Amino acid sequence: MAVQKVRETYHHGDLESALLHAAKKMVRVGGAEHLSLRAVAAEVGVSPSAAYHYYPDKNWLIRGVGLQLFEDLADFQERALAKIPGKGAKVSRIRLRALGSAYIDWASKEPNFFRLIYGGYCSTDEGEARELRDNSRSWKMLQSCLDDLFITNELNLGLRLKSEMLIWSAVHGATALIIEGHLPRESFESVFDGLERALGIGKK
Amino acid sequence: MAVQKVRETYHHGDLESALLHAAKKMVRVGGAEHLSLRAVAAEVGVSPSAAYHYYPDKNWLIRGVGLQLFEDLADFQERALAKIPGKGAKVSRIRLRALGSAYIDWASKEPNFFRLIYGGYCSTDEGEARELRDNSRSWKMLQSCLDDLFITNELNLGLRLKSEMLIWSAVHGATALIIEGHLPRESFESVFDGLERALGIGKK
DNA sequence: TCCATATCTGAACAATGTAGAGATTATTCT
DNA sequence: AGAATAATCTCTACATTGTTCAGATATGGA
Repeated sequence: MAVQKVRETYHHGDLESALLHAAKKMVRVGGAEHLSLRAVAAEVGVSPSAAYHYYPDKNWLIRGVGLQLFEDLADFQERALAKIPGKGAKVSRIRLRALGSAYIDWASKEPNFFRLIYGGYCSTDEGEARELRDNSRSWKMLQSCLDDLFITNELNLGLRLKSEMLIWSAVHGATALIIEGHLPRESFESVFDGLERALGIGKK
Repeated sequence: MAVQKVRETYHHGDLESALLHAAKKMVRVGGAEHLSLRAVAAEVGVSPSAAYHYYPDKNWLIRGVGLQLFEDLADFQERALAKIPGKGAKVSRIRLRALGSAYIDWASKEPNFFRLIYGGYCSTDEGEARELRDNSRSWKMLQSCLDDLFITNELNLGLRLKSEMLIWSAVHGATALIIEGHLPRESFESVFDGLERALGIGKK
């Protein structure tokens, strides 16, 4: 497949992150299921065995990519939020939708990334996924956005508690179904409209 | 891995469906990503090459399993609906929730099946997934259930149009997130409660 | 019965993940 | 500085995988 790259120094110097970077690039193009450890090593210009000094497994390498992708998604959402001016009461609804739009935009741009982090490749451990979510900036941004809506009385307490999971489920589900072609891309807006109605924060 | 099964007749007789059945069993246990064509052939008691008379590819075999799984899911939902007595006006809401519960119950019982049909393994073609959905009995059951709610005036026209996609997205998203461990199983009921509120069909 | 066709086997090939022994370089200690 | 030690990487090897193709074997129709 990939041609072995030549290297002047015997020691690579930053092999661990180079492998991660190359693996990420190849996942983006071909999907995690077609990732080849040997191809990654060749891309970096290193023998296949060298990878085993940093990743005990091919799966650990994939997991490493996945962890980085969670951060990428959060970065993307943060940048989307940053573009929204103002911080008043009515802005929270806009910010909420921006979070959702960023979610599906990120996933649509790189479907293989989305499939990797949410397709059961990462974190086969039981509580690890939960922990991953609780500590994720994406999750915290959603919570903080809903807190704002609650504080400004746009969201009542009963709904506030359930809202996180409903929003995340609907946004995630729509994204997954759209990416796999079961729903048209335009349907995302309909789904989000319905969501706002559920929370009673739709345009009056 | 699997030991080659002995066979008395040279011709298997029903190799195509035997391969499909064996592949399905192995996907259930180990997931589609670890399915081995050779192991499937050995399980059936046939040489690896024999499979290529019925499936041009390993992926076609997986696709075949996927198509059958869509039917299995629909069967499971149908059986869930059949258990609900009566057909009056207020039953539609119960039937709707039964459809959703059956969805996640089926997926929770066999996560690898769910990952197969919704993880991008089947139908890489563009419009094929859409067509698959439109013709699926699961989708028709959902539509018919919502039509009933609309006819009995429990669901207004504006919401009726968007409801399918919102419900499917939320149910599918919650299921996917629960299966991968990002949400606890109990959260499904919260999600569905929020959904009913969105559609205005919650318990008054 | 004999031939055409469908069905399956066997051997082979390239690619993969992974293990282990050894080579090469970097680092630390005296 | 020089030597011992540790870190890093290569080479070779092996079992397993998907896939191909020439040939063996059975089935059904003339």
